Amino acid sequence: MDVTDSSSHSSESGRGRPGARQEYKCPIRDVLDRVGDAWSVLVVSNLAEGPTRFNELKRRVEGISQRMLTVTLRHLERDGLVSRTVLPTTPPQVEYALTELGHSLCGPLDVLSGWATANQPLIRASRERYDGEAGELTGGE
Amino acid sequence: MDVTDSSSHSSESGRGRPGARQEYKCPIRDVLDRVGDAWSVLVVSNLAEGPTRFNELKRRVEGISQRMLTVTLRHLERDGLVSRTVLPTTPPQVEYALTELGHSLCGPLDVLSGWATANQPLIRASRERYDGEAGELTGGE
DNA sequence: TGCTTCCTCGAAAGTGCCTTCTTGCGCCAA
DNA sequence: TTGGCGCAAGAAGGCACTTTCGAGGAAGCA
Repeated sequence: MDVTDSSSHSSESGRGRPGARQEYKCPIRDVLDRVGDAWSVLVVSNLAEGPTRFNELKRRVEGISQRMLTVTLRHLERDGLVSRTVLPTTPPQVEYALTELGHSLCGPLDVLSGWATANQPLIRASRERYDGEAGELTGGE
Repeated sequence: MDVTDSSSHSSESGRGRPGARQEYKCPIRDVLDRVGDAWSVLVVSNLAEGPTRFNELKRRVEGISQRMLTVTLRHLERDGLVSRTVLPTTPPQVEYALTELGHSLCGPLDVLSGWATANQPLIRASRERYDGEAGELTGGE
């Protein structure tokens, strides 16, 4: 893993979350900021199956609101992962699709997803164990 | 990508972030919640090189505070990715190491990191293009 | 006893994400 | 004109992350 994050956090004093730095950001941190939010991988996963119109996408991504879908798509579009095409239909519809870059991201996300699925039980067991020990004030494992 | 997130978001009414759901969570969303924060991948990356004591880790992860390092390590430990060992030294020191599970996560993270590094220029170019177009109110690409 | 090192954590302040609610634009039909 | 569809975005409220600050426990030593 190439992690070179010499300026993830600004030296500006003050409390609170530092704004996402656009320059000199560690690549993987950058990507995680993009796909680490609540909805992006779900949207990307759905689009991986083919171009989809807004409302169809909203139906497929269970639980997402119009607002969050709009915002999420805008963010993905900004990073070049998704393309937006206004269809000359009546009423006008908008179709979203993964770009070539977006499709290339599916590989790594599939790998991570595979790992996550395979190890979810272990992670959960660990949490339960940890929470149980924390309750007993044993301070660590 | 196996994305089955039927209850990422609770049906409890109200504004604000839903708490991370522990049960029935989509595996990859779960993992992204874990490693998607500001510091975790940096810490994991450093620990991948070998067990490290707290203060050494603090020096290596540039910019992290004691507080954030402590919190981050606790979270990683809870998920079973990191183990914590109190050394019988004077003064007492604590050593952190990746568990077997933690080490297994390095593979997928390396893949993602490779992708991120390879595509960072494209992503940035896209952002600049997008921001420029947004300024022109062209509404999409 | 006071001091040092190492590490942990509570409190307060600030930020950005996420949610709900609502409005509004374009287009068309009644 | 009103209403509907499709889509986008502003506003307000809440939450968790992140930061800074400071206190404190454990162990040992002078």
